[in-house]
Amino acid sequence: MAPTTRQPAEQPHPPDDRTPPDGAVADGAVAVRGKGRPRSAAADQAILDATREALAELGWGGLTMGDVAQRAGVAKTTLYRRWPSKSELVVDAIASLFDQLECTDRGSLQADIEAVVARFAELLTLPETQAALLALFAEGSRDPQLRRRIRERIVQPQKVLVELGRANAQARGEMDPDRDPAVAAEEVGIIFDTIAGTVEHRLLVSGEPVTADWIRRFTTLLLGPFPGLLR
Amino acid sequence: MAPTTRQPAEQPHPPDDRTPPDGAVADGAVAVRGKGRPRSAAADQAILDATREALAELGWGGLTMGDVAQRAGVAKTTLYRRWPSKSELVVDAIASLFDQLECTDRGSLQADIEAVVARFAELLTLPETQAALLALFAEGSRDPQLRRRIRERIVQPQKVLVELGRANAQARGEMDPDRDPAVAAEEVGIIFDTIAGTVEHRLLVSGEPVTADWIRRFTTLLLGPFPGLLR
DNA sequence: CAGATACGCTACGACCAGTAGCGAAAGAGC
DNA sequence: GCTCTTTCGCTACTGGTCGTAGCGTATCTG
Repeated sequence: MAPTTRQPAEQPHPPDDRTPPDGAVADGAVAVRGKGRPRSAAADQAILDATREALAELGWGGLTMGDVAQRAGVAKTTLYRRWPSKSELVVDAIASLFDQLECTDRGSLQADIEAVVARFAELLTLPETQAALLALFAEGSRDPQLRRRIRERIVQPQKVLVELGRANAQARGEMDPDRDPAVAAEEVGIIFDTIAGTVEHRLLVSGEPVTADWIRRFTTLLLGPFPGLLR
Repeated sequence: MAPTTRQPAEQPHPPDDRTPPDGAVADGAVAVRGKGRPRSAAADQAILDATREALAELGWGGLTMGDVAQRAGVAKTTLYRRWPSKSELVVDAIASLFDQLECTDRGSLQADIEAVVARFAELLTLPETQAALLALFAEGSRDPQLRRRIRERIVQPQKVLVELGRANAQARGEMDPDRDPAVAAEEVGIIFDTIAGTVEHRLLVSGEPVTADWIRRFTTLLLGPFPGLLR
């Protein structure tokens, strides 16, 4: 806090507050209107791709900024003009993968959850996510700014999926329609942590595979009494 | 693999294959019978304590071997004579905390689970575990030896707790006694990943607290139909 | 006492994150 | 076309870390 009073006044595209990785020209997004030479959007893409590639090959610990720059055909200083640190670069590189997640309405809550779990597990078996995800979470535990970025770009989009699934189920009449919204929101939180945490733990900590059969049993556990478990 | 054929023949206490951190003299453990000057058990303890302390203060990224050595009043080289790397040292430092977990029989499966979840959550709010656990899991994803050590010293003891809880419940007649042991083992695996993963995710990723109320709701979700969730 | 081993110390090699300063390139606005 | 602004690539550098080597000394066993 208490920013030193310096107001550099010479940061056209602020070094940390990143411009969106492009693709925004036709989006109606405000596109910042810089005056000088614009940043190369191609470089952005090349850097993110190179990051994922290096991550998959070398893991979090093996990835170096110099290596990424070389793979992307770009100077190392260019990386630091766009991302404030290695961690934040990796967040962005990984986040795009999680954008592919979606919650399609398959007619029942159980089917919806099974589909999203399967897709999520698939993402977590990619070598790049496997190498990066836990390292990012760990890094974020000591860096509030990084934590915020992780939440925004990786965690929140997943949570929205659970919320969406819940809304679909409610629309289908699978759930009590008179539920107190506050309570419902809390439940979404519990279920989100349960789904994401369990799949991550099984794949990344226990190191056991997530098969269709496992998904079915886990989802059943989530939605009702585990057959034969009690009584 | 394919170890270079060198057979140093001068490793009395092998540098990686650690001697148990002591406390074993009266345990009937075989106590290795070295011939020269024995390792200082006090140093072992001092190092592990210093590691936890540094972890709590500086986090995983901030912890350095030099600093730990200084806190422990020991030369840095001594650390490396006992642990092959920073990661493995931290595993041992953290593992001792998880030894405190236990599954006391409180008369019902729900009560047992609630107790163990509460205790687990308590451990995960310690700054030292908070700083180390995810970092270790991340590190382990690229290092099989470390992964093995983590499983042995941290994950497996937790899993045993779930198994124990299940046995207690079965003894109390809360569960089907004729259950196929193979299926039962798989179920223990699912439930273990669910409990550990969910609590970790909530505390370390979502960053939300684990209250008594949350524990009750989560356990209820685990054991039966979430009240009012479906239908 | 002799042999074996652990210990502390100092120094070192290799590597990496992140920064500094420059000249050159590439757009924007006129 | 010209100027102004900003980015880009390059090279070099700082500061810090892991992990190792070599030595003399301390401590234990037989």
